[in-house]
Amino acid sequence: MQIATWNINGVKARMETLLAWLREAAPDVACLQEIKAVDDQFPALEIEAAGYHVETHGQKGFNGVAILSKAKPDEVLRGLPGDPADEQARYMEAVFSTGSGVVRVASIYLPNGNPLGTEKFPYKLAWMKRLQARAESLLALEEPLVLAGDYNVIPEPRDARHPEAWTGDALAQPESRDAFARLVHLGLTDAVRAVTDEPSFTFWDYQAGAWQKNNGIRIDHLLLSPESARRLRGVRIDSHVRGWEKPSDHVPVVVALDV
DNA sequence: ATGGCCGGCGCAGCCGGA
Repeated sequence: MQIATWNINGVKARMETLLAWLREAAPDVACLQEIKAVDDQFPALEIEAAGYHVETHGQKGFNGVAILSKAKPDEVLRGLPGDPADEQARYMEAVFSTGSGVVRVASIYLPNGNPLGTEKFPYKLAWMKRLQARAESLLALEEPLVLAGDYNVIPEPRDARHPEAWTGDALAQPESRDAFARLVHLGLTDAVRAVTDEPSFTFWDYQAGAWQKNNGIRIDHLLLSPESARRLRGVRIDSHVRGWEKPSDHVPVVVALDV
């Protein structure tokens, strides 16, 4: 079973790229972030014609997440629990039945947190605290679980081509890194780091020729519960998609699980 | 050497992103 995460930076502007990648990669589940559309605007018919079931949690203009899947999920949850006043669409879960039991998948669009010194950074940290609580609850279920998404955290200096350029950025603050580390230390496995120690980037800015210079960062992560880490077959970053026409600034990251 | 973008909204630039 292939499970992918991809911040597509606007689903309406990215349909050709999205359909081409779905045809090429044929993931079983694709978690999307930054769909930048309300549910009614999501081009569901075209995705369904490509063989995918569509579940969305959208919002006008920005944010928004979706989960596309070959099989219809048994259950869907929209919104990160823990703050009823939070109206930003950044989190959803879907539960799938497989031959060997259920697999739970979350599509996460963690707040960016920039600029520092504004209310955005505390919002990021508070959101991470809520994610921590959700992860604790889900780990207690002892199910195969994949927390997939754009975490907007550069976990370590080696996850940036130019780490010194990010020292004043919310993505690399000690508080952001500590919160990410606390999440992992609950017993989750960072899938990419489970298979390689090499620099592995998932985002290249549109500006300043970042892609051409490989000036990238690793901020899109798939965190696996022990039950899914045990079934990990492989991990892949589809970096070539960054070189396509009309690319997102992020690329898909894919895990293969033995289920 | 420096600086370089993009999508949404809505029809001009501004907001938000990372």
